[in-house]
Amino acid sequence: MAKIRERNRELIIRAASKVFAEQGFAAAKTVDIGELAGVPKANIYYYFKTKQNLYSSVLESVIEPLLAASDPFYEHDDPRVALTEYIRAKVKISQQQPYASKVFASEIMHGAPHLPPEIAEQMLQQTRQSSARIQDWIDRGLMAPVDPQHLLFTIWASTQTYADFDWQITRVTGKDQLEEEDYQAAADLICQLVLKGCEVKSP
Amino acid sequence: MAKIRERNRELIIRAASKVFAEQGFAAAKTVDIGELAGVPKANIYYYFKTKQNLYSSVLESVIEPLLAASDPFYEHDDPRVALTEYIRAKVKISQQQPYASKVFASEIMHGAPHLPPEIAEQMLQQTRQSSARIQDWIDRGLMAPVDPQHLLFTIWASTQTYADFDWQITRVTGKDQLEEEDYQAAADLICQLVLKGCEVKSP
DNA sequence: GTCTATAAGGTGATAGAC
DNA sequence: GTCTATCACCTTATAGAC
Repeated sequence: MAKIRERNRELIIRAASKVFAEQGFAAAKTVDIGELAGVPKANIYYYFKTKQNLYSSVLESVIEPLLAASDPFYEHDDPRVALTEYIRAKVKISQQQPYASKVFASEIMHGAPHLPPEIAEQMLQQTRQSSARIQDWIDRGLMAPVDPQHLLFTIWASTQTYADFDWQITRVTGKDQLEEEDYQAAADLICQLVLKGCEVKSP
Repeated sequence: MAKIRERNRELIIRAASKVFAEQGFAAAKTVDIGELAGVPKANIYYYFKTKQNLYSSVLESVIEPLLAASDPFYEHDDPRVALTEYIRAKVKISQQQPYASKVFASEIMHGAPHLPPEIAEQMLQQTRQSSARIQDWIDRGLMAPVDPQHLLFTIWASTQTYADFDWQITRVTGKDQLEEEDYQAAADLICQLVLKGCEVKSP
């Protein structure tokens, strides 16, 4: 039954996200993933054939939301609104998909050896379009002249850090885990730095 | 002879930094570290006893510069100068110690399982002091009221990203590797966002 | 101090019964 | 589709000659 197949794949991917995020690809043991998912190890190989395939599936599960986060750049002509929405979307991903975010970060940090080239290309294209959009706002005098690429790097880093380095952040804030208001405060500060820092105006 | 011992330890740690940074702890093979360092695998175990010990040594090699980067907070009373110097120091670490930076980032990302507790405590204390310093500037009307901790998170993230996610950054910028001017541009933009974004004034 | 050969242990992957 | 038993391989770590 196809239903069972889909459900089990989903269960395994969810468990794998957590284990890969916490241990890294090489240190992650398929037996642990199986235990967390509630299935014997052999079933993982039945569904995904190899550990690599499972890892790729986890990776792909975060790609779609990651790409969708850029939508605000094209939905809003007002840079103030677009940048605010973009930053909020990025923070939301860190909040809602912390494991997949970590897996993605780890993949990039090690040179993206398992990222399908077409996905890397797709993300690169999107970055070019986002940069061009920012440059357009600058040309129209709606923002101070900044390097669009470096601005994007800063936004990526400061929004993703709430997923990737949550250990550090929870230690400093003294909380067991981050709450809604923390993510809110994070997004607000990043928005403030970007909007004021780039002197963003409404058209 | 003690000289030989020191020299070999140094050679091995340097090689290990690179391999651990590129592969992660579990995926790194001691035989690869040995090859890169120009010594047979057995010598690594002779000098460091275990792979874990070697990893800890690499980790410790980056702690000192990391802690020293906060000095500007106490050397300058002017927040404009202090923050600028701090950001420059952080970017410089990404530039000059990219491998160690990655190893440290990876360690934090996985919950710092190998970071000695006293070092974690030391970094936490330093963060508290830096936060207090920022709060003091705010209280004296030299900066807009922002959450000092979140400001630090953003600075950490956006400066470290030039080491940790260099693959992504070189791809987007289209360069083989980042050059002096790129790090300069990065530091300048981050300074601009922080100084303007927080409305930092000189006393 | 250096290096080769080998031991010991663990993990990905599969065969085959149910 | 599920699961147990097992194989095959790889890597850490060490023993012992030089």
